[in-house]
Amino acid sequence: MTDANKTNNPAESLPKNYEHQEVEPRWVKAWEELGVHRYRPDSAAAKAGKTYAIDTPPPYVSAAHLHTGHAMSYSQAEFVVRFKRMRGYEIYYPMGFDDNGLPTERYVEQKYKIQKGKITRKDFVDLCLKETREGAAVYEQLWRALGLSVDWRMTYSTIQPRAVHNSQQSFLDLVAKGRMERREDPILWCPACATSLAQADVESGDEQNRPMHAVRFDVDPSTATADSPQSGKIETTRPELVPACVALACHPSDKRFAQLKTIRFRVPLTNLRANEAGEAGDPGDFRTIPLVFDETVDPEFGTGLMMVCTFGDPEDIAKWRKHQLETVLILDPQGRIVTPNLPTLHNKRVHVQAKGSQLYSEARLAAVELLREHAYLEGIADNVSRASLHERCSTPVEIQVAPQWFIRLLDLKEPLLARGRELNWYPEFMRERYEQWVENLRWDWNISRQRFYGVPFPVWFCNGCDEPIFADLDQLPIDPTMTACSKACPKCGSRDSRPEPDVMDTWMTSSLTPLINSNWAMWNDKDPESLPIQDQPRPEIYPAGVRVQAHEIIRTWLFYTVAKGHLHTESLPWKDVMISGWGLDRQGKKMSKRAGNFVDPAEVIGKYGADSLRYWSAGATLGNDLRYLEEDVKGGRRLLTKLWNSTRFALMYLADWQPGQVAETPTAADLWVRGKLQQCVADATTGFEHYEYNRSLRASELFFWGDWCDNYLEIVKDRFKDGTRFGAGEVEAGRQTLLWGTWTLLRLFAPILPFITEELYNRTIKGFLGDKAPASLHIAPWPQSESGEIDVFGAPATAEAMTNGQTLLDLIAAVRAARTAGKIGGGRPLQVIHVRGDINNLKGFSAVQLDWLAGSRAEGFDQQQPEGAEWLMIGASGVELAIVPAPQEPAPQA
RNA sequence: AGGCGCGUAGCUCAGGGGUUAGAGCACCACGUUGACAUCGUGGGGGUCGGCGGUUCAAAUCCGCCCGCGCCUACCA
Repeated sequence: MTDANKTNNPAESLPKNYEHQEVEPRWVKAWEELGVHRYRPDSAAAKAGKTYAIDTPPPYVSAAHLHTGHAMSYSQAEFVVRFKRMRGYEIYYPMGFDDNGLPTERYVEQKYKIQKGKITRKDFVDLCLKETREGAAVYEQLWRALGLSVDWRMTYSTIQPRAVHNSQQSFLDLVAKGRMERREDPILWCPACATSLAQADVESGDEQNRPMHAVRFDVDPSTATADSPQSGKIETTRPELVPACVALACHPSDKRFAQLKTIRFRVPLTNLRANEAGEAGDPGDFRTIPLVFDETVDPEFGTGLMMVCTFGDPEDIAKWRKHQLETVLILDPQGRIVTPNLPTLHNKRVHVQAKGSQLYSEARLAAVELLREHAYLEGIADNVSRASLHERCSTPVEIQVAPQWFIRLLDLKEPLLARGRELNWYPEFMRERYEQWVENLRWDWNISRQRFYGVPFPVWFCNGCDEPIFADLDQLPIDPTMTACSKACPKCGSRDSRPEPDVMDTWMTSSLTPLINSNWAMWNDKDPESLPIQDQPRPEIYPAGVRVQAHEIIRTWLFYTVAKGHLHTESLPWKDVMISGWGLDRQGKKMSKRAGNFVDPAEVIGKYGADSLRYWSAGATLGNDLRYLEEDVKGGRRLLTKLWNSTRFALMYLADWQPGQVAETPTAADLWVRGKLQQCVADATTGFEHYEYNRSLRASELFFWGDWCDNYLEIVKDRFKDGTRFGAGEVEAGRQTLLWGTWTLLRLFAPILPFITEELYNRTIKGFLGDKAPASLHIAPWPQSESGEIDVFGAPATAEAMTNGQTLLDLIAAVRAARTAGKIGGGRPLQVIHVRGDINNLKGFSAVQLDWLAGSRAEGFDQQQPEGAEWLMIGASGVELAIVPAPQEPAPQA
């Protein structure tokens, strides 16, 4: 407390101003020391089966992109955690960091401007680890400053040995269950990252002009019939793939082609020979391809003929499979065209943009040039469509053929949809996104990545027969590139083997977070003996109580986690899922580092306090995005100030007082505000119970500002003045109302505003609670139990008390309006209030009289109707009033 | 193209069959009051995107349309 804050006010234990810069860091430290956020598996609550585990996203460690949107979603999750803790649950709230796989690699590549292949695996991994540690530290600092009530003894990171162990264990379990397959298949491939991908790693790009090229395919004369055309025309956006063409396709009922079942087409350019400088070879050198009939071809599109190549898109794969076409691969892993016979096309990259703004690859330019030169090109037309992009680097996705590990999922759509229906979604409508994703699955989950920073597969391959040789469980975690295989090939007995060089998809680990939590997060690295390591999921922690995450990763994190839960444990991984939205900028665009429209949460916390930032976060409705507006954060600070001042006010009249020395006789105002508060508690509780923190906060705010501060405090003031017309029992009732009302309000706001409420609790209420006072507000009991009882102010208010209260508010509002009309300030006492009309229309008038006069600063009222009085209606009662101010004290004259 | 969400005061958003549709910010006027000027009191401001339907009653439910956002699919 500074001298400037000292005051002669009776409430001297509270400084005049609230200083979040001083208070918040102090409580961060104190909570740690008090162990308020610690998980205690042996607590009474835990033993009673009331454990609440929460699974929040392990953020990527590329911490430089932290913005208020991140702070928002983690705050929203934590509101519920604090509520549940006060509700008496044993909270299991660990924090993880995702420092694994491609996202980290991309981050490191960009930061250090390096590429795969130009740095040793070890150096690269070391850089990743370094960034990982630094990133985690930045996150932890922010999360602590934000007041997240994480048990910081329980952290995991996805590259730590135990997470690697877990991922490899997951792999082996799926091998044992027959879910894991090794297949050489066409797969989604990112040529920039030079790795295969899963369907979930692909997103669709913006609409762009991707010109349509008309290309002529000549009919091979030896297959032509008398009435067949001499050529067919196809249209394609991928002319560079013409040399990889393996068939033309048409609809089976298309009359134009129905008679041409035996016809073959010459693939353009395939007769050219490099050693003759691109000159044409013998016509017999053309590669020829069949015409196939396929229902998926739209006869109305273009010429009704469609080119099938290996491979341009998933449609090609489908037709290639169905019609058992040959395979012609002309794309290498880096996305370069491999066509030695076409030197001007050979080695050209498919996805290097030509100069200028349009996406137009150098390979495409070269191919168009060749087709034009050899007169196959019959036109180019504008065409708008979207490309499928790798979501980590925005490079258009290609298709490669390579052996990969797949988790077979396509046959599980039904059970996975059933899991989605079993899960409680908050909000409910988000379930639809999950359903759609599962219904639209087209690929099994490819978990192989041709990268080097990730979880290794616990697998070697026999050099004799290529059979995979799996590590044993007790060898995990293991890196086969570092440890030689100790076993002979189970198929051929050979002892000669090579390691699997690929690493796992990062989601292979992230999808296990509920299992990591239940198994290994308790394992304290610094003191492995401190808590038991358990092999099996603990039922109180798995399935967890809730998963909290944003909507855009329903198809990835949520889907994969549900799938893993289904496969490993035949259960859901959690009971509930709460979906949060995005933090948007003022214009409504998603905040991101790339867009440069982000606000640094640390700055906001420094300026306005974590509570104010949390207040803003609580403004979102469930599942909806929220714009970041500094005005709203200021609104939070405004609430803090009001809370501080109103509590200070209450304390003023509670100093040196112990409740219960005098029997209380509550006035109409007491009864009314107590009833209002009970209703507010019920509303705030219902909100939190449905994860609707926003409803809860608004209910509390509405009561606090509108009923408590604006009305009750104004009415009760008078009781503590010298010469008050209220008796000792009424004064006692006022004090009781102030005490228990403040106590309740602090608890209602505690989950959203943990710092200021904790500070106020400790400086005020705690002293009144005696020996049983909780050490922290955040382990104090929530004012309404799960069975519905509200533990404040006894029995619910009567209907009469609430009706009387409304009359009281109407009367006071009318006086206030009269003051404004007469330009009479609220501080100036009134000599008398005249009332005219049938006073019986004011229900409970006699009961509220004293509170009314007290709240109006009036000496009394009468029913005279003097000339010239200005009458104002009281509510809708038909009764009117007029005010007469006390004489002005003459202003001191100079 | 399909699905989901949204469209309410100048701005940002609640509300989601039942009095006269709300809040915060902004705006106007008044007022410095023994908690609070980081404030209080009072006030102005809305055809609830459009059209049609159901109903005693529609911002709310249904249908169609328009605009925006997102998710998914896609014209080869």
